[in-house]
Amino acid sequence: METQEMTETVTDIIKKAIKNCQQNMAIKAGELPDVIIEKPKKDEFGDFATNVGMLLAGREGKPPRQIAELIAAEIRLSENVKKVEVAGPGFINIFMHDDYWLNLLKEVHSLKQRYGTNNIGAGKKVQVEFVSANPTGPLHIGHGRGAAVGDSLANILKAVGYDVVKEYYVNDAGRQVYILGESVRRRYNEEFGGKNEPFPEDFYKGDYVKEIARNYREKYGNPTQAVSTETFQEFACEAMLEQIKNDLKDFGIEFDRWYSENKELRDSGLVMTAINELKKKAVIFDHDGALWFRTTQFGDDKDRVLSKADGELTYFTSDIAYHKNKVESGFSTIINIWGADHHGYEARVRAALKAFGYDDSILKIIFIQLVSLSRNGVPVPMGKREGEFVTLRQVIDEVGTDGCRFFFLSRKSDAHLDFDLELAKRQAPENPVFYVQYGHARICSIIKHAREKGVNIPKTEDINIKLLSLKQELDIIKKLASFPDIVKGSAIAMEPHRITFYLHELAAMFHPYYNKNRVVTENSELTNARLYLCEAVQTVMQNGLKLLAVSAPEEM
RNA sequence: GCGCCUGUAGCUCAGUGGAUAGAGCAUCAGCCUCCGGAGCUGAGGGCCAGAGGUUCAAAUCCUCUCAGGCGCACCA
Repeated sequence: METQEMTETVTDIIKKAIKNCQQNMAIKAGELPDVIIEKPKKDEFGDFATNVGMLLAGREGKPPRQIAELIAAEIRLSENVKKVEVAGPGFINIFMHDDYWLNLLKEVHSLKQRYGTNNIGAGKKVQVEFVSANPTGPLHIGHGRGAAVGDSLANILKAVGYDVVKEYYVNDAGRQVYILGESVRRRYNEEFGGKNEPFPEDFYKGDYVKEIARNYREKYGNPTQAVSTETFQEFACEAMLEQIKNDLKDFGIEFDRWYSENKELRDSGLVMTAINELKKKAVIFDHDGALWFRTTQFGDDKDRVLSKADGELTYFTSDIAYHKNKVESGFSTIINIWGADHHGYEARVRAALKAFGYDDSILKIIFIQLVSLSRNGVPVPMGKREGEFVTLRQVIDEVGTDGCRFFFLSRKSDAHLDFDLELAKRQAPENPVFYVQYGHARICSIIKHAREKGVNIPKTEDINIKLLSLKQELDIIKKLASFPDIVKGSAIAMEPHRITFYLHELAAMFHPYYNKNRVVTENSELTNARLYLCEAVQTVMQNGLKLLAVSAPEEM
């Protein structure tokens, strides 16, 4: 059982009307145009509007309004339709009966947690890979945004019927982790060995490096022999990964799989297999002592090195094997969530997939633009070179998980995000997180109040639903009815922020309604009907917040 | 220089080719005997960066220009 999106219902009505017109010979037979339904901004333009009249005008050789009239006449005969008007240049404006809307309210109650879900995914496997920060330092605020988007997108895709795997790719091989190990080794020797080796510019300078050195000392005491870089590397990598996992856990995120570059790609031989396969395809050549992949043959703007002159493999080489492996794992779609600073990487990864003969449209890449922090409108400086970047941990500790996640999801991914720390933690209506959560808490409070007055939460069959006759009430019901479409659209466009905006809008309808109308009154029939509405709003708020993985508190 | 992203109200941003471009904040003016005032009501505020084009219809699609951000490694 799943929700029927209301636009689907209306689309069917319109299609049927056009077909009837064709049978009457009122309009010519032929392909139906793509029926586009929109929700007009103004009430006077109806609950739904369609432009098919204008689309058909061209091939009919008649004025759009005339075509629209013919179709409108058919729509008028449909069930649930109260009124149909032709307006403007040729829009057909459709008004639904109040009963139609009131019945949709029952659906919220009968489906509860499942309201808003559907099965367009049909159980197809999708992988969402996100965060994937190198285990060479703590997660920073930018990773947090990627984490929030990835996790929420996974929730949304699950809600529309996909089988979703959340994956974190761990770059635990190569030069970066070597430098981490070497950085720790030198700090260790500085502090405990009395040896001061030079500390190069590109080494990791953050305090966390010294902390890892100290932790090593605490765990293993003072070894008699000098500790190797490799040992420190392994220790540091593990420690960082532990910390990253912890940060993410406190941010409410659990991955299904942690995929190690070192163990699962390199040691297992998958990387060599991939290189050999490319060799067979004759897209590889030697130049200046290095091994190159002719990615330009597949749309990249320059060729790329796979194996450096010193014999080391590049990061890209692992990535080729990694993405090959993803495609071969049977996913219908693979989604990568990358920082916007990696966009230059897209062409070469796509080139790799094409070289193996795969259709690269299976890969979707979402780029997350940078986050800038401010405090009461004043920018917080973030120099990440100096190792003084703002960590995700700091922001979670200050603002809280809910505030962080809601803010990260309040913009589309490819727009810069201005994150105001003071605003995000303010317990006031200008903070959208609180505005929405408060709406939910308020409903809980009303229901509690009703119970205390001895009112039981009514069942569907006991409700005189027609008592919900205020315009505000009908508008709220219409808003609730649009939720399944919002979820669907958000999944298709892979845009979690649509849910965020929806929830804010819903709260912005409920608060004024509450303010103007009493729910619990002496009129028990009306009380029941309004409680029924409140509960539906509560359900949709819970479902929506759950998609964002933001809590729906009962009291605040 | 080349590529990607972004230019919408004072600020932060929504806006799947449609009708008079929206919201929050900020500003100004109002609202508490009553379910949570952590809320509500109202007002002002715009040449959708600019110029061409496609279309019956463009903030939205195409081209160019300007401004900002980010990339352009035998780094990750």
